[in-house]
Amino acid sequence: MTVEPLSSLDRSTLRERSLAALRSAITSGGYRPGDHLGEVELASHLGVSRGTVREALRHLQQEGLVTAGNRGMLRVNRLSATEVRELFKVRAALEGLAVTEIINSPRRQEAADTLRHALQDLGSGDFADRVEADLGFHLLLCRLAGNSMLVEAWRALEGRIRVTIMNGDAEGSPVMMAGDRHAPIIDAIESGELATALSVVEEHMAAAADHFAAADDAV
Amino acid sequence: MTVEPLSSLDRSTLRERSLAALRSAITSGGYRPGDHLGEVELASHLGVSRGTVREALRHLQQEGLVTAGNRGMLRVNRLSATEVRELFKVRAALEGLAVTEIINSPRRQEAADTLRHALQDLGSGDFADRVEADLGFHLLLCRLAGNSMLVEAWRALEGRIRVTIMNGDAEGSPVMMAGDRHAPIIDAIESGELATALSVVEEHMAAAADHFAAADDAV
DNA sequence: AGGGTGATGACTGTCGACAACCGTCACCAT
DNA sequence: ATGGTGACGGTTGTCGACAGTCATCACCCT
Repeated sequence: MTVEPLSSLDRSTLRERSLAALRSAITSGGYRPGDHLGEVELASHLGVSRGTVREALRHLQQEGLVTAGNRGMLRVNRLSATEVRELFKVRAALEGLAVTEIINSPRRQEAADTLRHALQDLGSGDFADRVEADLGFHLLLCRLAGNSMLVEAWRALEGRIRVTIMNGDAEGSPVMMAGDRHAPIIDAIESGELATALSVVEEHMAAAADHFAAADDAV
Repeated sequence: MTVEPLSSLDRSTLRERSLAALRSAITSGGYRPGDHLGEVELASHLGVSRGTVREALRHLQQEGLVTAGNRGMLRVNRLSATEVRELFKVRAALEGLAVTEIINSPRRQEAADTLRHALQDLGSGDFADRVEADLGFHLLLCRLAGNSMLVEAWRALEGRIRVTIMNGDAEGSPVMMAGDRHAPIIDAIESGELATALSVVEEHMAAAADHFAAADDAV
């Protein structure tokens, strides 16, 4: 009963709304890693047909939030400590490209301002809000690079990033996402020092990897 | 009539086989960019239900091979010249990470040997075979890095890479995929010179980007 | 008691049908 | 001739039902 019926009045399709509802339910911890996601149960909870939730589940599977268990049954995915470290290494590579592109762009200063503005959302709200702000910041970083394929690649990992962060402990994570951690990235972009910016991003990701990989092992 | 009925005797699900058939039909040029992919027509050609091809199409949409047109109708995607350049920049970042990981690994020599062995497939067969060998080489590069998330990220772009290459001219592309182009990557890995390896990969991708972006504009 | 075995239940895989939507086009009134 | 309008065809969105499959478990035979 952790997924709520669709009741919004928007004009998007039931499939899209079911997808969003399921994704939200999983990343917000409504379902724990390893939980079995039955099509019939979800369908009845969401108030839609099985085929509709089926498509949504397949989408989530491609996003990496859900993984196939025995006999095609789907379970909520959980990344191992190793995978978490791998994930953040890839993020470092992608976001390293992002800062490279931004620094080499003539709109560098404008981008830095936009990022600094986005930093303000990082300090307020509850845990989920901060996670949202953190992911929003990094996604914005990719967007400002002006490389649509980079955004696509980042989004392909977004689901996995989300579950990893949300599964982390809610006590230690805030410090992980504090503005202090992100400000150096902006500073480096602003000053145009590419090498510094790259190492800052690298370090940011390495620290996050250690943090979440440790939390992952504990469970 | 460019997609053929499923007649294989394997035990995979109809959805998986339809997915493979559609992907193959698109990447092999059976459908041209912009072509409308009607669910009913594909279903009848493949000999399966609409719901089944529907799931396959959604999968392909997430892969980027297919894009949504008006009223939810799906068309074969085509990347613009700009997107092609963006795509290869992301590849450079990802495969740059791959060579970094390989060089820092104790199994560096073994990886180099494996790669060199894979190079042999690059010089034979028809155009499609060579494309397959080329993509196989680069995927292998990512795999040898031992980073599963890197492989995931690369695969997320694989479809777009495929259509881009297959849409290129079959005359100029072989030289693009010649063994000479890839051997320097292996040499750099073998010698352990990280900086050299990175610049080689960067250059490899930049050359490919120019090549395919130009071909893209011509159409 | 132990091991094979058949019923059972809960899933997913797949299908065909209905409904809603939108573009198109012929047709009519002005 | 032109603008509006209504029917029509094609396409996707969504649904409910049937069939196949696998794990579980009680049960029977030895």
